[in-house]
Amino acid sequence: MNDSLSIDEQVARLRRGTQAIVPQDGLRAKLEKSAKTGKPLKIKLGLDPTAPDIHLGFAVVLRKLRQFQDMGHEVIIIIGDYTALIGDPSGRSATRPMLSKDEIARNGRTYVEQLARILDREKTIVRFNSEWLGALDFAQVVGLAAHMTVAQVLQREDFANRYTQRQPISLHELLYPLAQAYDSVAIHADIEMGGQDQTFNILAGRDLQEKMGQEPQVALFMPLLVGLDGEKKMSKSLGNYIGISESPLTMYSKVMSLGDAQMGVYFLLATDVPEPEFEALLAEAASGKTNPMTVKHRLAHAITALYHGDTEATAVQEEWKRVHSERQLPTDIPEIAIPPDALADGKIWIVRLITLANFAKTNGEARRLVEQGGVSLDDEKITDPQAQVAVTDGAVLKVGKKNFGKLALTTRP
RNA sequence: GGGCAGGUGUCCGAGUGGUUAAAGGAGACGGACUGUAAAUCCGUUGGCAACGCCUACACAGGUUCGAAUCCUGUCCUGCCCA
Repeated sequence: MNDSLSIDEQVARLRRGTQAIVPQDGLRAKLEKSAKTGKPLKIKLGLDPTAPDIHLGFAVVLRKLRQFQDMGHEVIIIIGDYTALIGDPSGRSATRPMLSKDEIARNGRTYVEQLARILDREKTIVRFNSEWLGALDFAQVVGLAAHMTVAQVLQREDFANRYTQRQPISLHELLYPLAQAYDSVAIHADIEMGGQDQTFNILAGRDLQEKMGQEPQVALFMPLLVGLDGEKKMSKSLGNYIGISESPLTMYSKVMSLGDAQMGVYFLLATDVPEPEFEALLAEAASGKTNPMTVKHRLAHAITALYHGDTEATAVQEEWKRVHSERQLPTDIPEIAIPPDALADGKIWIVRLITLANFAKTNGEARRLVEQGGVSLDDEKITDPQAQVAVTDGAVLKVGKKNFGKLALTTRP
């Protein structure tokens, strides 16, 4: 399909960062077949429309899909609206709550919007699996289920764990891998992408395709990107993620908050920086020749630039340095509107001010912040939770290290 | 259907009638430190204009001066038997 790259070059590029390809030489075989027949490959990615916020961990897979598209192949995104009725048990130690139809539809739309930030819209086909799964009658479901044994399904690590730990597993959850496998059959997938947590489901697709007389898909697994905590996988529910639609500064700051040890994987999986280049940087950092922070800045810049452009990335880099390295006030401080009726004699109770600014949810929390010395107004530390502070327009309230707010008196309610 | 074991704060997990807003841990947050972090140390971690009051241990009742702890019923989960 692609004239500019040889098969070898294509394979090399596609292999970057992959964790496993099953079977090992399958990718090359599929690429060769496509080159010979002139037919683009169908690359499948199944999505569970539960978390509409795409984060960097998920982007690892999407960026790989983009590479396929750039080589002329066709990406088929399957929104698992039907399988979402089950809730993917992957990596779960508990049954997932079922989603309503409305939620699924809404999440599905958000997904498509966000996917466009990474994928080539022209070469992306989006389908909902209710299309074929919803058309099956019970006898057909039973027929499909006959292709898989309980023992096979229970091999799955998460099921096995739950089973041995006497956690509940609902019967319908066992059908999830089967449903996902059938998706591959329905669209005649050549390659299915997924994270490591999808191993079982994707391999089940190979088996089922073969049993139903199709050429089995090649499974291409990307590693799960570790989250900001440096331990668990990046996920929305754990709150350790960087969303691809987050503001440039947030994105940049989050990357900077990574542990040094994580820089390597992030370079590999979340950027296009060539491997020899970032490896050299990391080696310099490790030897003490370069400050690791400098390398991290490079990383943060590369990631931010990917989603917000080069100029924007450079701008937030400078902003970040000003605030964190030089401890200066940020240039853009959100305003805190102070309604006139909150004031008495031009003063306001400090605790009220903090909750008004939304820096604390409850008075108790705000009190604590004050008592612990985390609060200052115009550089003057406030430690008395009873304090009534004078409000001047434009004064800067600082709570903790990260929260800044500029007071703004509102004249009209 | 029967028997047994359970359901505690954001999470894990002690507590089986009386200083129990509930040990301990994790997480989170604040401070110190620093290269932004991490690690470490110190502190905080239900609500309330707050040395007091209110609300909390699946849910609903009950016993008691007093219950997360005892009783009854309901819901939920696991294991075993059928």
